[in-house]
Amino acid sequence: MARLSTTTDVFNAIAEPQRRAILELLTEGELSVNEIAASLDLNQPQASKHLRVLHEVELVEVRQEGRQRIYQLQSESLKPIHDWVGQFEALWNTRFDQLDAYLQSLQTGETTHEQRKPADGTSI
Amino acid sequence: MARLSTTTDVFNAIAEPQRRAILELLTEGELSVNEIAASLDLNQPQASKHLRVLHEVELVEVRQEGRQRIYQLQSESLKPIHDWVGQFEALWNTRFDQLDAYLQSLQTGETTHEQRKPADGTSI
DNA sequence: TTGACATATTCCCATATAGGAATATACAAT
DNA sequence: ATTGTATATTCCTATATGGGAATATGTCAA
Repeated sequence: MARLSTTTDVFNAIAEPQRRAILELLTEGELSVNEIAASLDLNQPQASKHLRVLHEVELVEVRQEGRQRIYQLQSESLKPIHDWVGQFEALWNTRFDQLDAYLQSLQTGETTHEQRKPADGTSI
Repeated sequence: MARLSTTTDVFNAIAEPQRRAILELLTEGELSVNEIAASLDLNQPQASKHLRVLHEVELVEVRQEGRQRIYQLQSESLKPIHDWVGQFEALWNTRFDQLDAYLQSLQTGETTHEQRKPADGTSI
């Protein structure tokens, strides 16, 4: 069984770094294929192929302007990524709070032997 | 040229939905392989293989407890995803603000012909 | 020690791809 | 109509994989 197609969903589309770079570039504004290629030091077919993927998952929109095709970021399509990773955000804060409290107790000299550093699992 | 390995980075590791599901499950607490497999209706080797990938990119930690291997989420490793997608967040707010203003002007009847709905690029 | 339990790993397979090279297609200028 | 510009697409290739099936490896209990 093959990996899911790059056009399955946004997660698969952005796994490839060149495509992430294209999206970052497009935050500054819409661009033509050759402009994207030049900016990222890609060959034209490379750029075109990546843009096709991005377009299929609706991460970019494209319109024809004469001979040029102008690509535009569709940033809302990245929200599923943000939403998905958001569920882990609370965990980061929790850990940070615990560490913060621990560091403060160190400074105030209130540390007792019963208080320990946040526990780490043993890595194998 | 093949796609980047699933263990290249976190982006590639989470492209696979089963692996995302595993991470979500582990937000509730550490689990053994069989517990993960049962919870997600996976075969044991399936679970084990996915966990191996997650471990290699440091999204999970594992420790041996007798015959069991207990896997634990390492949520900080997801920060690069959060950080990466964060650069697009400002764009969402901007668009939302514009839409909000537009909707309000509709309600107050202040819309003039010079004011238009947020422009959409033409999709091909 | 042996058998049971837990899990990692190997072998196999069909599939999809990123880039290279080449080509096809579409639009613009002369 | 011809030539130039812009870009999509095709052909090719070596590679990696997710799941299935089977097996190897490690720990525990009787």
